[in-house]
Amino acid sequence: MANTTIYDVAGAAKVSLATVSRVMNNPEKVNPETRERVLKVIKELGYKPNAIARGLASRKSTTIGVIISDITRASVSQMLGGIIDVAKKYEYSIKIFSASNVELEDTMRNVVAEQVDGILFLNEELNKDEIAVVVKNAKEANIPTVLTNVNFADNVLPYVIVDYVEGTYELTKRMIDMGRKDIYLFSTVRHYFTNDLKEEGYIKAMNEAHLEPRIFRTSGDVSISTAHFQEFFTNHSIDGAISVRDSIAVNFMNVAIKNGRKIPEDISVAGLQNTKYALLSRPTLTCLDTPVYDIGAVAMRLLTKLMRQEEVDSLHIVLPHSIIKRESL
Amino acid sequence: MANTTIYDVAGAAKVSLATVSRVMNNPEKVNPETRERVLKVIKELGYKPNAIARGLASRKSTTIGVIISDITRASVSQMLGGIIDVAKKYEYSIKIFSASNVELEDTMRNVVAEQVDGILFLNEELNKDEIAVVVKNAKEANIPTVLTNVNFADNVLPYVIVDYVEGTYELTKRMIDMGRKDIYLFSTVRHYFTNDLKEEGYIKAMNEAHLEPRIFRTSGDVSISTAHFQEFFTNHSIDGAISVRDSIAVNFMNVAIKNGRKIPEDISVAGLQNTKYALLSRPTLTCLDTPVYDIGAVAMRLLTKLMRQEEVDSLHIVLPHSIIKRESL
DNA sequence: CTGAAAGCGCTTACAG
DNA sequence: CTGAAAGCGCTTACAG
Repeated sequence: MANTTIYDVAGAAKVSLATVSRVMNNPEKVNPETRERVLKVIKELGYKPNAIARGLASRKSTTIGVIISDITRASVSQMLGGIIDVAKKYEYSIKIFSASNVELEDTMRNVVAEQVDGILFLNEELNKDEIAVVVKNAKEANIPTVLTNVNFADNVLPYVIVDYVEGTYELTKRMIDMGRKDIYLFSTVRHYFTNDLKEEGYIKAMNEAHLEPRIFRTSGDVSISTAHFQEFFTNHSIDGAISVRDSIAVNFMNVAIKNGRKIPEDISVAGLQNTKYALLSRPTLTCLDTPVYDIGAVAMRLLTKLMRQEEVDSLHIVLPHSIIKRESL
Repeated sequence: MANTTIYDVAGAAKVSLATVSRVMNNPEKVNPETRERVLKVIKELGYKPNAIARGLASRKSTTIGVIISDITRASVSQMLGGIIDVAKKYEYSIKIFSASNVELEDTMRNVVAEQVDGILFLNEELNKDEIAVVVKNAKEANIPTVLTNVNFADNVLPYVIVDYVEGTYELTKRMIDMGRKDIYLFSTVRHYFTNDLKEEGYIKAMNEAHLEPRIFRTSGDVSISTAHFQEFFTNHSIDGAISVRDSIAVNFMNVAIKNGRKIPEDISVAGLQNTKYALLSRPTLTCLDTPVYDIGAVAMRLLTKLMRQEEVDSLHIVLPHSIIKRESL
């Protein structure tokens, strides 16, 4: 089934293809009567311009590239939810690129070759060198890029993020103010940008209170962290636990309770994400709330402005955080 | 910064652009020496062919469209994980299209206009009429389409799925064989294709055992289902519960335990997904395991074969399911 | 307001 | 094995 092209429309409406193109892109430039006639034919034929041809001719693909690491992580898919909704509103298509650290350069060149009009960079498993690769490629290709839930210290690229340092600091301080002394931070073995910031905020609060920061690294894999926590209880005293991931906090609570501890009486527990896990645990989990959907939505909105060269208030947006009080703290 | 084009490469390597193109697409057709020379220049200039132009000329975009409803649902993002991994391996790009039921026709035409080479259809909130829209558009545009975790009774489109009817039947039967009588199925108020199949399997098992099927519809929203379950316990007797979603099963257990019930002693509970929720509940949740990542991966693999017109063993693939025994049953 | 023509950056028969 | 040329389906100055 041959798709109808602009030529078919032009022929049926007895105008040139230039006029059909104008009807679609600059309708005010064409005589109302002609316009109506063309519009009618377009409708009859069910004509939709070939996005690829349009992209080549106009050098605009109205497509953005989203660079992620692991889409199955809840925070990533939440952010994508916000991105998708806003992109739809502004009629941009979305291409997904997954990039591991080793092939970052390759992926970036690939994204450029795919002619996206803008880039949303979500991958947060980066070190300094890898960050440099992203910046270099984005600048060279001259493609507007917004870092989403990531930021680079030198502020060379626009970003949308939450103040994880301050949020974690506040939550840790709250626990300290309740009289907790042996407060642990559960973090991940693998390094993530946001987790590093959370660690920073935790350490700051602990240092201020002259308490020793204790970071315990485990895995997001439940059976691994269960084993870690099981062993943990044989030789650590603890009265407070904050976890970079809610699911790890929930798993900790389960192990603690099976070891006879009472939560929150014996141990205060809190998460730093506010996912659905926090609502489905027993007791429910007090959390730092980080508006992940909003981060995606706001980043996409900022990107549309950048792509259209509209004025923007700020290239560096920090969304507000809050603490959601539940049963565990 | 002007991107390097095929002309730049041709000029620098002192060959025609046709030869450069051949080096990239049919290297065996060009003299090894010329080939090396061109390859060297390509590398030096960091040349990557413009994917849009290539798409227009070859009428192949090496892009597939994935049509989803809500990306934030765990099963959807898991499937996308499988799709992304396989697509990467076969060098296809992925465009995401979200479609609500009302705008399905619009979305389908949009997908066609974007010139994708293949379609993966994941949206499972469909009724008969909407299904017809998908089939019609896919056929008309002549774009290979694989239904992913959905299938249509008349088998007009290829699909990859799990036998939800049989899986749920087996799980229900297991509960019945343990002597449970008042077994409820917790399903959703909104209708999903797979949930309807699960209901069917449950009803079949109950009918066979001459027990009355009882379907209780609630929401995925925790506060709503908590209220539902709270009220539920004032006037229902129950000794078994199976839930189309793990998270709903977990929430039910929490409410039940707070109401003084013991699980699994008083009430056997099981989920029909096997998500991470099942590992993080107390007690852990026995589940029907549905290999969602694999569904995505296998569907994408099937689609590559269809797009390349390779031979396929079967257009209708049913992946195996199993029951994962844990503490709740 | 409208049309003829060039051009976007590639691929692909067709000659040679 | 290689090049000249047409063409993919559009957009966009440029004339008129």
